[in-house]
Amino acid sequence: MPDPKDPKKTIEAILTNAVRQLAPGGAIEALLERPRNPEHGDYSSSVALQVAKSLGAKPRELAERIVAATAQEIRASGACESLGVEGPGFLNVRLTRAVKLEVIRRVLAEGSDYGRARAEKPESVQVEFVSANPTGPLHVGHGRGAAYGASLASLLEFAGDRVAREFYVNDAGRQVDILALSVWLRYLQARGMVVPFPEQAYRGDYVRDIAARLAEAHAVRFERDAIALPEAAAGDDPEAALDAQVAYARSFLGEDWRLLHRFALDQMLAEQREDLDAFRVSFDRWTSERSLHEQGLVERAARTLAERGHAYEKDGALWFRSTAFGDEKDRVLRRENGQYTYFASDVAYHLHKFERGFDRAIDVWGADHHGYVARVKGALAALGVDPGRLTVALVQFAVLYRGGQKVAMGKRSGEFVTLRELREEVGNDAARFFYVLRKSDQHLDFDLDLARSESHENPVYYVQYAHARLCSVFAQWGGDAARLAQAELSPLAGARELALALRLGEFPALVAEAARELAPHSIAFYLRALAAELHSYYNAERILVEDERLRAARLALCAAVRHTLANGLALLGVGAPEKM
RNA sequence: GCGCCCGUAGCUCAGCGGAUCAGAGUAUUGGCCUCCGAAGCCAAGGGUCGUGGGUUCGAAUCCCGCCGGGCGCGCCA
Repeated sequence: MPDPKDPKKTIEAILTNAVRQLAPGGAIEALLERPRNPEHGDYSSSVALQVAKSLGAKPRELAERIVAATAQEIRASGACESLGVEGPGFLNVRLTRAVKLEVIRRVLAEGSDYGRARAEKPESVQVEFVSANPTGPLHVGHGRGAAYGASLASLLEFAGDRVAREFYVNDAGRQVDILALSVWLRYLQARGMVVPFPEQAYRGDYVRDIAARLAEAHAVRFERDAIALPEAAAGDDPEAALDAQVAYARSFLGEDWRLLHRFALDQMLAEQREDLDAFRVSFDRWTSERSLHEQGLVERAARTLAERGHAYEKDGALWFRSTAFGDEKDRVLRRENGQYTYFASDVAYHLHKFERGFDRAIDVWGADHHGYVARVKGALAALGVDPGRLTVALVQFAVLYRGGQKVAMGKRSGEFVTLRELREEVGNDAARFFYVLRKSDQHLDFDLDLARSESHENPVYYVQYAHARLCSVFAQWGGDAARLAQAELSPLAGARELALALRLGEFPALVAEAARELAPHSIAFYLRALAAELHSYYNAERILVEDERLRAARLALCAAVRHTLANGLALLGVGAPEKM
């Protein structure tokens, strides 16, 4: 059913209907698009050109027939001033002024809900994002996943879905052990003991910070005499040596190891959560990998795969036959030593997602994890869950530039730019906007100097400035904005005013499309276009004119623009300031 | 070597198989503040859409090859 409030959809429906009668069997839709050249109407459709071939008809003649077939219905809809055939067979639509302006009233009525879809049967969607290892501060790569995931979740919610935001905590593996070891060693060093610090351990300053807090909270509890940490000899595998050191610490500290481990993990998670809160990124749930093990979900998932005949034992390990589901090779679920792999808990986690009742799940992963998509989807299929219900959105890396130079990033070296540093350097608004200004599957060059600059070079200000400008006009006017909803709109006749109104009307459909495509970047592009038309209008015309009717009409238009800018910015987690 | 992503203006990037699809921002150049915010506006120059084929009436867009870049190919997480 076309939305009666949306003239574009109404006309699309009428045209589509006509095309289907003229060309039965074709599943073609008559879509309207905005021509760049305004002489070609408010909307244009190339449907006649697309369908002409299959009918063996000439595009122009077919277009004429479509116009003739729909003339009565189009007239009855009252939306069109004209519908004509131009060029090689384009259907060019010109809307009536009243229809274009009607959207202003709608925006004023709906306010902060303008653009929000009211789905009749909302889907429940889980969006899992960030899910960084709790072994270090969030860096700028996580920042992109955070900004993208948060905007995506907001967008889906706005588009009518029920959305659950989730962070998966990888707290079960070796990496957290290494963190705990690192913290302990720094703690001992801070207390004046001479202990070697392994090259492969976590070397960042944050480890010293956690060690200091450990000392504050537990004083000398973790001090020991006669520590004989096994040192790596030359030629040894450094990773194996690290494991030996973890094993030593674990047995040497006994019960205190668990306390230390817990402490380091909690500190790290708290820090990540603080960073995310400050970045206006929040989660409904933090799911612990460890808890999946403790609830027996990992063991159960592996067993279920085996029972369904999709897993087998080989070389003492349990393998998932993922090659039967399109993967390149089979994958180990349970190692020779009896430990489950990360992949096994991932299978359990994804199965659990759907058992919890979500219709769909969206995973936001770093692009370096693309190799995991096939095996996780394969496991879902093997477990009887339609893998189409899982969408993996891969987010490419962000590369930072400062002074035209690439900023080096290293993992355990501690040489990375943290999300916190980025926020402090460029601010939340610029960071959030920059991150979603690119398609997520596109590499992102993040120019720190540009994001930090408080000048016109910085794209975030362009949109915010439009909002602040309008706020300033309303402050000077000083009238009752609520009464603008009743304003007579007919004085609005300028080309820029009608273009703005048309642009406003696109917002709901844009939200729907951006949600369907998982593409918050198109919201950012829309906002830029809307802001551009507003700035152009503002420079060409005065809003607060003497003529009361004209002034009220222009203020109504401006109020509608302001609402739409604010709604779009909110989706991106960017502030809509009243002053700058 | 195999798999995935990418190659569009000097730079950063949008772009549904349609001619009305060669675009935006930025940078460069020239204009616009006795008037609601110049973080703004108006205008100009700037591209063989990596490359070679194919499909099509029509390709930046779809298919194949090649060149160039990124990422991944563990009983790590």
